[in-house]
Parts: sequence; C-alpha cells; structure tokens
Amino acid sequence: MTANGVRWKRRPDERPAELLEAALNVFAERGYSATRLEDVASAAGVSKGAIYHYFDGKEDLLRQALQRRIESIAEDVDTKLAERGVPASAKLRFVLRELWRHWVRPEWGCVFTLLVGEVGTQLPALFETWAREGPIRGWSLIEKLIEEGKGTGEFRPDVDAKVAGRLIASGLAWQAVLHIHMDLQRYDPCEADRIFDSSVEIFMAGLKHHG
Amino acid sequence: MTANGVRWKRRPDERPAELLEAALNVFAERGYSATRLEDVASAAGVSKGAIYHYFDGKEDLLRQALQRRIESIAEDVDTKLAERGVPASAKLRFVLRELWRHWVRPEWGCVFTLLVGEVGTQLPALFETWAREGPIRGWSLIEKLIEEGKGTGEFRPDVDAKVAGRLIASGLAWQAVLHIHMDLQRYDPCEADRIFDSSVEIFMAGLKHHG
Amino acid sequence: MTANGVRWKRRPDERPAELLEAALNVFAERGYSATRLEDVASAAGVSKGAIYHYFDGKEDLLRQALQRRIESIAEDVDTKLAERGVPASAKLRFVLRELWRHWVRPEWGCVFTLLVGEVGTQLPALFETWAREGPIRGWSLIEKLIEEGKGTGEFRPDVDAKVAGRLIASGLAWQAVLHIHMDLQRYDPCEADRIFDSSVEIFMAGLKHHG
Amino acid sequence: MTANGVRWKRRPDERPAELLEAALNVFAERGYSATRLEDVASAAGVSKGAIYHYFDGKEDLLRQALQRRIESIAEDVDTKLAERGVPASAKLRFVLRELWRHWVRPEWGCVFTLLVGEVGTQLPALFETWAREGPIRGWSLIEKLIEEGKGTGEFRPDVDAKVAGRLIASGLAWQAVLHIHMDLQRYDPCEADRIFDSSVEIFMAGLKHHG
DNA sequence: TATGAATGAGCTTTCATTCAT
DNA sequence: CATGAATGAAAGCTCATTCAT
Repeated sequence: MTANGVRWKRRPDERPAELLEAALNVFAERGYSATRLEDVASAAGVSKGAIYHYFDGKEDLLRQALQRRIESIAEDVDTKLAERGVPASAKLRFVLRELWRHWVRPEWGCVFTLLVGEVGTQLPALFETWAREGPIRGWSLIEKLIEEGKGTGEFRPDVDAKVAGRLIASGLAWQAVLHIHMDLQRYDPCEADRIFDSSVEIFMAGLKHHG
Repeated sequence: MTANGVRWKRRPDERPAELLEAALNVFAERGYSATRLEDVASAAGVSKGAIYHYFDGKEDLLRQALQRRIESIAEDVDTKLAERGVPASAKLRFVLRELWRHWVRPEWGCVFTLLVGEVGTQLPALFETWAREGPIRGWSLIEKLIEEGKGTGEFRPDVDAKVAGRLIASGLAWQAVLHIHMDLQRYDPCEADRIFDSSVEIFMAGLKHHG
Repeated sequence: MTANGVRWKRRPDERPAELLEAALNVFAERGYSATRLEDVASAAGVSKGAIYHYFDGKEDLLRQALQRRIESIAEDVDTKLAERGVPASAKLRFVLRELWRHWVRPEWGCVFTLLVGEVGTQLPALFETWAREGPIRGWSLIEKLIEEGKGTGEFRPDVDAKVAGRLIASGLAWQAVLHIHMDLQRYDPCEADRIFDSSVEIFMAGLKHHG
Repeated sequence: MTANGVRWKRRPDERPAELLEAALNVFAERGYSATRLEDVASAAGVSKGAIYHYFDGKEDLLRQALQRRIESIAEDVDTKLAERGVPASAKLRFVLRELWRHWVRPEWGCVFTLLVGEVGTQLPALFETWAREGPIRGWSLIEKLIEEGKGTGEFRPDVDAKVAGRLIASGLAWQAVLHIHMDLQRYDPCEADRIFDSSVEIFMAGLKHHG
C-alpha cells in the first residue's frame, strides 16, 4: 500500500510458481480431494478465479505442482557424482545423505503421502512419471554404486546390489515419512540423525566382507 | 432379480462383513474421497441405503473396515514367539517372514496407501490407532529380538537395535508397497522372494560381527 | 412375560387406538415432517412395519389421529346445553369453562400447533374439517348464547355477538397455546386460573350495560 | 436468459434480502420441512447453490428471514408512544390498531404459523427470541397502558391489567390468523374491520366502570 | 400378523468451474 | 487480468414404504 493508495501487485509471471507452491502445501496438508480450490487460492493470496488463468483446473494444478517438485531432487543428486578417484562407499554415503536431506524436509515429505495415496489411485500417469524419475532412478543409481564397490573390492561380491539399493532407499524413505512427516516420533522419539547414521552403518556393514 | 422372482434376501448376519470387505476393496482401489457410497453398495450387492443399517456413514465404514484389518495381523505374529531355545536370529527371520507374508497380500497392501494417504490427513485418530498397533509395535518387537541376539552374542554389541528394527521393517514394507502393490515391478521387474531374501541377508550380515 | 415364557400380547383390535395415541404425541412433540414413523412405532411399542397393517401411511396416520381428537371435544360440549331456565350468562360461563378445560390439557394443546402449522399448509382438507367442527362451531355456539342473553336483557343489545364469540374464544385459546403449551409462562409467569377468570370477567363486563 | 444473451447478473447487494423475502414466502406457504431449497432459489430467481453464498443452510435462512420480520414490527410500535397528554385509552386504541394492521398483512400472518408450528418444536432458540420480542413485549406494553388508564381513572381500578393485555392481544392475533390468514372467512364471512372494531369496543367496555 | 432388512426417491450440501463485471 | 457471484452436477444421508422371512 503506497502513499497514493495503489496496492503493490506481484508480477504476473511470479504467480504460477506461487500458486504451485501454495497448492502443494495445502494438498499435502489436507489431501487432494479434501482440498478446496478456494483454500489454495487464499493460501496464495489470490482469488479462486485467478487459478483458472494459469491452470486448467484442480488436477492440472496438482500435476504441475508435483512435477515441479519431482524434478528438483533428481537434478540435485546426479550432478555431484561425476568425480573420479573417490571410493564407491564414499559416493554411496554421499548419495544416501543427499537423499535423506531431501526426504526429511517438510516440503518433500508431504509429497510422498500424496503420491502414494490419491495420486496413485487417481492420476496413474502422474504416478508413473514420479515412479520412473524417483524410486526407479534412485534405486538404479545406488545399485550402480554398489556394483562399483563390488568391482573395487570394497563390498563382498555376492551381495545382491539391486535389492540392496532398494532396501536402503526404502528403509530410509519410509522412516522419513512415518517417523518425521507423519509424526510417529510422538509415540517413540528418536533423533533423525541417529536414524540415518545407524541405518547406514548397519547397511554398509551388511555389504562388507565379514570374517 | 433371482430365478424365483425374489428381488432381495434378508441376510443381517453376513451383510456387515460383506460391506466391510467391499468397502475396503473399493476404498483401496479408488481412494476414500473418490469412492461413492453407491459403489461400495453395489460392490456388496446391496443398495446405498442398506449401508446405513449397519454403519453410521462413510467415515464409520472406513474406520471399521480398517480396524478389522489392523487387528488381524497383530495377533497373528506375537503368539508364535513364546518358544524357548530358539536362536534370536531364527526368531527374527521368522518374524520378518511373517510380516512380509502379510505385506505382500493384496488385501493388506491396499491398507497402507489408505492409511498413509487420506486417513493420515483426514482421520488422525484412526491413523494413531494404526500407528500404535502397527509400526510402533512391530518395530519394538524386532528391537527386542535384536537385543536378545546381542545378549547371546549372535549380533555385535554395538549395533543400534532400535534403528535396526525400523530399518528392516521400513525397508521391507515400503518395497512391498511400491514394488508389489503400486506395481513398480512393471518398470523394473524383480521376484518378490528375491527381495525378501536378499534384504534379510544383507540386514542380518549387517548385524553380525565382521572381521 | 409369564412363567412359561410366553409374552403377553395386546389384542390386535387395541393396536390402532394405541398407535393413534402414540402418533399424536410424537407428531405434536416433534412436528409432522420431523417425525419418523419409526419413532411412532417405538413409542407405541411395535415395529415400523406394523403401522402399515392398520394405516395407509404417514399421512393417513396423522389424519386419523387428529380426527379422533377433534371429535372428542365437540360432543362433550353441546350435550350439556339443553337445560332450560338457566341464565344465558351462566351457560356462557359454563361453555367457556368447558372449552378452557379442554384447551389447557396437554393432549389437546399439542393439536393446535399441528393444525395451525403443518396441517394447515399440507393437509388442507383435514384442516377444513377441523375448522368447521372446531372454531366455526364453537364461535357460533357462543354467539347464540350471547344473542340469548341479549334477548333476556342480560347483555346490552348493541353488542356484536358474532365478534364477541370469536374474541373470547380466540383470546382464551391463544393464551392456552402460548402461555401453557408453548410455555411462555417461563418468561412471564401467571396462574392458568387467573388467566381464565380475569379474561372472562373482563369479557362479561364488556357485554353488560354500563352507566 | 435475458435479451442480450446474459444468463445471470451479479447482484450481491440485493440478493440476500431477495432470498430472505422469497424464503419466508415459500416457507409460509408450504411449511419449513416441506420446502425444498430449490423452491426458494427459483422463487428468488437464482440457483440452489447461490443460497450458500449468503446463508449457512436451510435453518439459517429461516432464522434470518424470521428475525428480520420480527424486528420490523417491534420498532414500529413503541416509537409512537412517547407523546404526553393523550388519554391512556386513546394510546391503547392506537397500539391495538397498529398491531392489528401488522397482523392482517399477509407477510406477517404467515410468520405466525411457522413460529407456532415448526419453529416451536424444531428451533426452540428462535422461538424464544420471538416470544420475548413479540408476545411478551406486546402484552407488557398493553398492560402498562391499562395501568396508566387505571391511574387516570379511565379504567376501573379492579381490572386485571396483565390478563387484560393478553386477552385482547391474543383475541385479535388469533382471529387474524384463523379468520384471515387461514381463511376461515370462507366458511363464516365477516369484515376484518368489524372484527377489530367490535373486539376493541367490547374489550374497552370491559375495562370501564359500569353502573 | 409382525418384524425389520432392504429399497430408492428425494433432499441438503459441497465445490469445481464458469462468467458477468 | 482479477474477482467472486452464480451455476449445477454430484455426493452423502434420510426415511417412507415395501416385502422376504
């Protein structure tokens, strides 16, 4: 509100991103079906009708909101793995830490429940996109690092790299969802760092040669 | 309209269970909000109104349907653990196998997505019940077995039993959900048995002494 | 419940009257539309379906229940007016007292609200029956007594007998409804007898010659 | 569909009052329960959903509609009684005429039947509001005027002012309801003015000294 | 007869979407 | 562009009525 009474208005080109942001928050908090578009609108500080200037409707809003979030994590991880001369186990720890960092963040955790819940049953195409970009890709990445470690002798040769990747990724992700985002820590407290460290410790021990 | 011209039958004893069964199937398939009571009714072979003879409404239907499923697994597991003279590691394997057997069954898998999805955001009380009876209880059970194994020298003494329990339970459960129920095996096939066996193998190796 | 375990059952020919009684009570208490037939049934100690053995449906139940009540008051009053040699004013007092006695009884008061409320708008034929048997007839009766009193010189000749009859009947009836049945005495207490006595006193004074 | 092809207009300021008006008419004509919101909507020239922009639901619609009507009469009457030097009997006649004028108007008569009918049994809080603002207040006003008249010697000192107020108010109101609004004049015609004039004449005579 | 399970039309209410302003 | 009034399809729920038992 400036002196001459003209309200400051956001640039129209910032609106879509703001709406997407607001939408994801509200969808995650209340669930997709249970969310009214009006809630999204007021969370974004615009009116209901404005949503229709930028998106085709509720479903499109969800689709784009999720898409945006899905992309952000993928690119973040694999740019950092080109380096040579680093032991596979170190790279593995690094990747797992990177994923964990994402998973414990509020704005990501909430996406899980949407995807596994309503998106899975109601927007299968979107779910598939996520599945390919997310879990499948992540599992495969970890699998390769373990294979690399088997090649260098860091890990025992008989370990099932494919399943191993899934085990640790699933184990960490699911703990992040339940313990942190769905707040099971209320009933059985445990430090987030301890969860990560101990999980990785046990996992790495399981990959190694034992006497 | 049956052959003898009778349009419907009175089956007051079977109806509730049939409705609960049908409800869970439809809820799981379509999601809670997206399911119309009429769909549940016709899946159970009755009319919409009949639901209201037995249940207070849509929410009550979901509540009872889930409750029924939640109870079934808990009792199944812990009755079988009283035996003495069995190594902790054997008991642990047994428990994990038992849980896995439940988790891969279609009628159980679907419950996960409902609970983590819409129940978590819209029926917090029901979610809490499940959380206590399910994950919290299961984690604690596994934790105790690992502690037992630490006592007998089967597992190394420095292992974090609490997190270990969560890791393997979460790792298996989440794989069951994604790989089997949400059908990620389409994109990256893998035998269910292999998932279980390799996961447990790596996990158990991680608990043991290594040279 | 007799010694041999056989429950005592009411005679089937008593059922209709019991149902009618129960129906009127529940209708009066809750209103016609707001009453479920099941409430009537359980108030009468029978099942919902039994109503349909004796009546054609909800409307028929109301119709018959009201009809029965309407008849009872009419016959009660005019049998007592054949007597000769009694002053018109005495007869008038007697009639008013008789009407008042009916109007303050709970089982009659409730009928007013039904008739003026839902019956008036939804069952016009029934309303008309009541109007003819009740108010119109009562007004006319009082009018005649006043005319009789004018003839004998008890009342002044210029009094409008027709309106006078309506005034006192309406005044008493409406007070019975509001003050007693709709319980306005909560907010402004006043003895029922005082209402009747003072009302009639003022009214009779208004009929008489004044200096 | 207007001539210029516009299907509807935005009239946020007029709508609420129009809806309230329409609602009261339809409610009065058909009864509260028997009225479908769709009827109200179409009577007001809008669609069903529009009602929910302005009101919380059916009950709220009734509540506000009645409230509005209740308020209008109260303020109308007592502003006109401040004048000095006017005989109490003149003031009394004036008040009664004012009330009568309201009661015979169609838009007021209908309110009676709603209030005494469904509101009384189903919305007790609203009924209480009306009872206090309407009858209780009106009775008390008349009572005071009669007491004033007793003080000035216009009325006899032994008259029961409290009951007198109720008698004339009830007598007139009930006649308005039955004779005019519920159309008993069909069966027994009588001019509305004659009802008022004669009623008041008899009543006033009853208040006065008689020789 | 009597019961109450089962039906289904009908109502209130919600809300994504449209569109006058 | 932006607003929010208005729409109307769709869903949950009620309950008079029917009818298998």
